[in-house]
Amino acid sequence: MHFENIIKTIKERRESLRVTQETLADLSGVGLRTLKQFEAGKGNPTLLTLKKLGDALGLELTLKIKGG
Amino acid sequence: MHFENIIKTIKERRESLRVTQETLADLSGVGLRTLKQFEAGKGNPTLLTLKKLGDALGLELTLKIKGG
DNA sequence: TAAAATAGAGCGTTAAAATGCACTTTGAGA
DNA sequence: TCTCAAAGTGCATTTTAACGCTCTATTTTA
Repeated sequence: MHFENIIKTIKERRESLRVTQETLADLSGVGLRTLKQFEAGKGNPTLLTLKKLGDALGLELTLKIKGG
Repeated sequence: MHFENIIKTIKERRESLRVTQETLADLSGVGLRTLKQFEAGKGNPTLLTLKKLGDALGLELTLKIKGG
């Protein structure tokens, strides 16, 4: 769906922390099915879902001027 | 819903470009209703919606390690 | 301050996100 | 190669995002 970079960041961060999808699902409060789908590149998560995952992984979502 | 910063960035960027919600809706392909709700702090947009708005406004969404 | 433009809200519909459960596939190690 | 853990998929349900239309509220400007 064109979120390759974001998906990649989440997945790589999770793996570098040696956390399974199941554990991350528990920690973040996101359903396991939802996380699986997301990492598999399916679907279009909501901002809330992304935020929950980011919070659990110590990642922050920012929006800034391109190039700036 | 806790996305204050993101909402604020979108809204301020739109205003600094002197673009109305209606114009941004047209340019981005996001429905006017959806944009209005989002800027009003209601709801929980999908990543795709956020990406469309960001693209139209020259903003990029990034996810990175907190503090890093 | 009256008119016009812009922003926000209510209501209803459609499409899809989020979820659980059960099953299959894949990968790493004994 | 067998086993077990982790990842990925199918199916069904519930919730809700996205949306248009209409109306109201607010802001801007002539």
